[in-house]
Amino acid sequence: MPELPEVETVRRQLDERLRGRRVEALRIRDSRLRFGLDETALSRHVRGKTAFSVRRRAKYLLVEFSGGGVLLAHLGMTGRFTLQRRSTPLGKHDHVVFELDDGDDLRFNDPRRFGVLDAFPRDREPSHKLLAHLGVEPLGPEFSAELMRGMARTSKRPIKNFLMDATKVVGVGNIYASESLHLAGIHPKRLAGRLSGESWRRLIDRIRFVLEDAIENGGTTLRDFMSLEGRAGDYSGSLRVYGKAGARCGVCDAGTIRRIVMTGRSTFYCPKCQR
DNA sequence: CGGGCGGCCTGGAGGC
DNA sequence: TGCCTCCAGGCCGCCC
Repeated sequence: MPELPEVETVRRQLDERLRGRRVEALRIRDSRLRFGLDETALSRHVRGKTAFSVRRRAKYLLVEFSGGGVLLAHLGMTGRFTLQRRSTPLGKHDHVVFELDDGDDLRFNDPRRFGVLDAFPRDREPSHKLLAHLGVEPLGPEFSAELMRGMARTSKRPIKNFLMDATKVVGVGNIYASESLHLAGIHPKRLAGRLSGESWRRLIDRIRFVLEDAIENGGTTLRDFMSLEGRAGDYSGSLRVYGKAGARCGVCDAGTIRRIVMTGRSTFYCPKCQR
């Protein structure tokens, strides 16, 4: 379940490995991804082109190619990129294969096909359907207590739902929402519109801390996430509340972590120190 | 129009 | 061991 740290982990590896690599051939074995797959666009913007950088926006990876094209990729729930020798047998869920000029394959593998691949000219990026509505980057300079408090002012939603709304702030998914609220001492059901400036400052600080800490540790693997080299993320062992129902709270050392369901998502918090 | 939620998917886990 | 059900959750799109 890739959130921002997992996607950023993959971005860094892809950027290093793809820079200067030409895609000699493109093999689309299954185009039934979340929104289908525009084979024409992929061929036009990727095949025969050389990658020169990999960026990230929210949980989207954006590979820039010579010729002005951009490849957009979203890992969905179970998507992963792998790099292997061309002779390695294709896996059941290796849906798209990018044959690189160094003899390796970059493969997009996604058992559940919640992932997305698309390609378009760079000048269309700002208006792309999946990118246009996105909110601020949590690790960027615009992510401030003033901005968030302003956006939340009229909201009657619980803070956890607000945090997971990508039109407000991107990249914070189910795991890191619970983790950052826990460190900030804020109950997930507190109404977003009721948070003080001080609470927002604290929460924003904890969100940044948790995301950066997770990136440094290669992300979190609960089940599916794998880096480019097929390594699981090390941050799983650092989770403080997610999946820890019944455990002693590591912050107050008094409460017992509780699991509740909010809008269909498992939510973990300490009833003692999160108010 | 903000926001809740259905649906897309498959594999793994747990129950019997 | 085998089948059946449930659950995981990002996020668009529908609908209230």
